[in-house]
Amino acid sequence: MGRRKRFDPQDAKEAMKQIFWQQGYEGTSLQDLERVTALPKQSLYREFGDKRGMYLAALSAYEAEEVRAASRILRAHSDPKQAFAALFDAVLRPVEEQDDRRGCFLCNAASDRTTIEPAIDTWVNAAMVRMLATFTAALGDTDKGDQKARALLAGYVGIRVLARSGLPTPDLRMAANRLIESTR
Amino acid sequence: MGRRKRFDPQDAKEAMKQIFWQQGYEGTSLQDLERVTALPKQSLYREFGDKRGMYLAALSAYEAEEVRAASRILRAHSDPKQAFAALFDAVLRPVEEQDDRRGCFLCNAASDRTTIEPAIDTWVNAAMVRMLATFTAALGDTDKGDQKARALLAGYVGIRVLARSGLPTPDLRMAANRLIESTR
DNA sequence: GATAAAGGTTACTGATCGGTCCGAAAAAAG
DNA sequence: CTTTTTTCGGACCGATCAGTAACCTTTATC
Repeated sequence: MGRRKRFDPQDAKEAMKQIFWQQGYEGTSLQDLERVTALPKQSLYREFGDKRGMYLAALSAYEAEEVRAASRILRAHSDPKQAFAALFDAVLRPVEEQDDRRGCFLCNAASDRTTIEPAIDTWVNAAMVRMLATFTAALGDTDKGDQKARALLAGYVGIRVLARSGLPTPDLRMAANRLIESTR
Repeated sequence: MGRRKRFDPQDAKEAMKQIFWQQGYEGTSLQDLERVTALPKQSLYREFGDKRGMYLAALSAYEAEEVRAASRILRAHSDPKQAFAALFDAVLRPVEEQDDRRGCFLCNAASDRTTIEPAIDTWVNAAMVRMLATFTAALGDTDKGDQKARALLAGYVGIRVLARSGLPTPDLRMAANRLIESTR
């Protein structure tokens, strides 16, 4: 048996998530990834295969952490209006309080995907479908739940993109409030 | 006075718009731009300054054409519900009929912007604000028009991003229908 | 026809890109 | 202690990147 790894692949995934989220796939180089993970690219290549593998690892870390946290918020409320109010609040507070304009990594990836490869496109689409299922579940027996879930997902994605584009936070709040009202 | 241009800068802008819309800023190289415009990069540099100037030219062509066409659709109906129904229909038909999954170039640019430069960020944000004003005007005197305009903009942006990510068209239609209902 | 100005063509630049190769180092087994 | 296996570190690869320079060609004016 040979030499032990000196790094934790989870730590590498987390660091890669942060920079791919901020700068996108094409906007992030191997040099950037070396710097943020503090690892030589040879180690990254051995662990993740190629740059696309690194990107997919970053996306799956995002789903495991941020998306899962959002799901927990939705499930913590049985009333749909309160559930979505809590979700939008959790999403908007970092923008309002820390001017965190990164948006949603998944939403960014949805726009950022054409020239990468089909496996990534498929993955991102599947992740959006899972998010839709989460929104549908949160609406429960609500009248017209299927339509509302889709409109809420679109609104949610839109708010995240508009946050990233720099729209003022009062506008984002107004949009969120209206979407919350529409859960009825 | 010297030699006349052998090309129309508007044609160049249009060709650059198409490829930046499809592949994004970082995903498009000078070689790509030469190919689609059929011009040597020296001519592009002389006309547009640098790659960012080419990108801004492409974005402004998009606003002048696609965004302006959307505005005309909204203004062609005095009833807000009909106006937005027509807008969403115009946006969803190419997805349904030709599987056109490019989404909205402005929305893509909103996600694609962090590492380019502040002037582009500012421009994209201002374009979103102009779009918001168009949506607000289309709602006219509607009760809670300000909130509705913002929710409609978020929903619109979200639908465009979800279209690009590959969500099935029935889901997109359901979201649009729900957003149209919410204009009341 | 000469001149000045502008555009087109081609070559060139230094840097960076994603990815590979190879020897050195470290760890475990025998 | 030696051998085998695995990881680390640095060098290297061909290609591409955004951008510049210089020269040639074309055009209009005088």
